[in-house]
Amino acid sequence: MSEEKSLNFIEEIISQDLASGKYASILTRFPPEPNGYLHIGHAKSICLNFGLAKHFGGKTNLRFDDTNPAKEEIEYVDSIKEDVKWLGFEWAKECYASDYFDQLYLFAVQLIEKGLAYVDDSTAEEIAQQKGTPTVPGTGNAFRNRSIAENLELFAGMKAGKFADGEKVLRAKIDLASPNMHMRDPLLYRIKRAHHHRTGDAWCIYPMYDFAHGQSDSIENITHSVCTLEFIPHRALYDWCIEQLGIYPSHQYEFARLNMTYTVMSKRKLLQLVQEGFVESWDDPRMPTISGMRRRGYTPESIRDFCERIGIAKRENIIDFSLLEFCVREHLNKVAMRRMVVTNPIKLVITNFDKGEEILHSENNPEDPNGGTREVPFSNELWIERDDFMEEPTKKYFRLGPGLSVRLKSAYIVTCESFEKDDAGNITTVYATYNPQSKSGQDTSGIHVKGTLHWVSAKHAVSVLLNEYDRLFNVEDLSSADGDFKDYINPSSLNRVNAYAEPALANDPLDVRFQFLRKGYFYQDTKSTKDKLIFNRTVGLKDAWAKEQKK
RNA sequence: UGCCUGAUGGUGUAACGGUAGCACAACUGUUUUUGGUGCAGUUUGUCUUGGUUCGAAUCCAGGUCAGGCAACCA
Repeated sequence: MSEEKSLNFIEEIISQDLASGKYASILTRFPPEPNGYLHIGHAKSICLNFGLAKHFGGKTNLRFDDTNPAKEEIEYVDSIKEDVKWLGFEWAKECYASDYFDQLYLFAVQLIEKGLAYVDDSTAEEIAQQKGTPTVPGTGNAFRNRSIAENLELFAGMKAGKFADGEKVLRAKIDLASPNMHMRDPLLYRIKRAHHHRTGDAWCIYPMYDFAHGQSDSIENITHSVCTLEFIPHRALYDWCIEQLGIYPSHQYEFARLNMTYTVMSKRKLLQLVQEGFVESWDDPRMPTISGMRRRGYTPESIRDFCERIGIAKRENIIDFSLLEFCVREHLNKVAMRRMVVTNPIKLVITNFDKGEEILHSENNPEDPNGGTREVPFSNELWIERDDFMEEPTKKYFRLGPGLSVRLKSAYIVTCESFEKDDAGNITTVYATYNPQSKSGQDTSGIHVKGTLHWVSAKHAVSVLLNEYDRLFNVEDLSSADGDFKDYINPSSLNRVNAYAEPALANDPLDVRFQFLRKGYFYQDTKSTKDKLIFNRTVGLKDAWAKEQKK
């Protein structure tokens, strides 16, 4: 086990920090704001933060960045915890920025006492205007020169609820001419009368991200605070706060967020998809949310494998959706139970089979020698796929056609004798004879056929509903597509089809992963019941024949 | 027209001055009671111009392109 896997740039930094003795052990954190559901982009961050700790023998905190009560809800807190656990990670401590509100308030007072923060009565518009632009320095205002005593009194007044929402803010006094806009006297506290999901109505002032995040890291003694690229300009302020307060020096490092082809990754856009009814819910199996992917049948293993394979770097990226599909196929191929399901049926009558019915056995998983077998009833009337019969077969067609023979999976070799059509010219029934010497596992017929078909005995068939999903959008790169992203929604991202399934399926436990032979991987939907079985297609099988036909 | 990031096959990601490798995708062939899986193989790449060096994807300088930064959001 000495695979020399190269380290990503963050692992590189950590291993140097550990080697130099800068830290004895590391502590990371995953810090979501509980204002929505987690998606595959968060999974990248989760796997990174928890993975870093695991790799270097450290720990990871789960911290909710709950400093904006207007957007946050307990429902999201619960879903985030569920998703992180489902992905297979355990956090050392469950923390909340709101747990530090008292401490953060004291930090702000300290800054005021050092003459490094002031209360500003300006409106949001005035402040924005006074900040200047990236190329024009900002200008100060009279409030910037308030005395320490006055600032102390006013800030206490803000906390005590003496002022209306938006009437005053606390600002850091740094540099209005800084080339970094975030250093132009950033806001530290705002007055906002909103009910907080944890602190209730105890506070009417709340710290801004920049005054909460770094200090929360510091309070928890986070060694490596990893976030995405857009926070790079915030780092100067992150460091400034820690330095002025003289507290534990956590450090921030940034990596590029995940983008994927054929989907969107922003909470805002995902929320729109839900609210405007393009999908059913946050856990709609078409959504790139963790809950949606779970419902669709993705496994935690496959998602972790995906996050491992995409790597960590600082350049913008867009990952092929096919990599995710590869990861889930690779895992499911090893663990999925094989079953036979027919979606677009035509009848296959075995004219010389007069035993009524016969119980056959079929392996649950050819990849797993210990996977066992299941019973599959065979009879003289079967359902097979319409696509598996061709009236006038082409040269490379290995399936059924007049005079052609195929193997019925785990059963017999049959030869097509004739067929029937309805008035519209559609094939309705195919007649065939079977070779009794060709029984699966004890074949003495000496016949060799190229094709093997899946099938379901008609009188034993169980009705099921299949949700066949396709990509949510029909352009690869949504970020470079003109106009509204909703214009590119794939109108046929969901195809519901009724199907006939072999009877074993009705008795399988709820959380079993399936491969419906020659169709794809399926997982029972959360809305599935004993009376109405519903399966979601996680991903299709690779289909060399479909490719061949396109040529 | 300021500051900050970044630029390696179609897509990702390595190579830390010394053979541009790996994965996905694509394409061949082979095996197969899933046109699945497995196995073998093929194709495709260092943004640009100079410089340093025996030697540059890597170091230096200029340019080009892409992304980010001016919410009482995180």
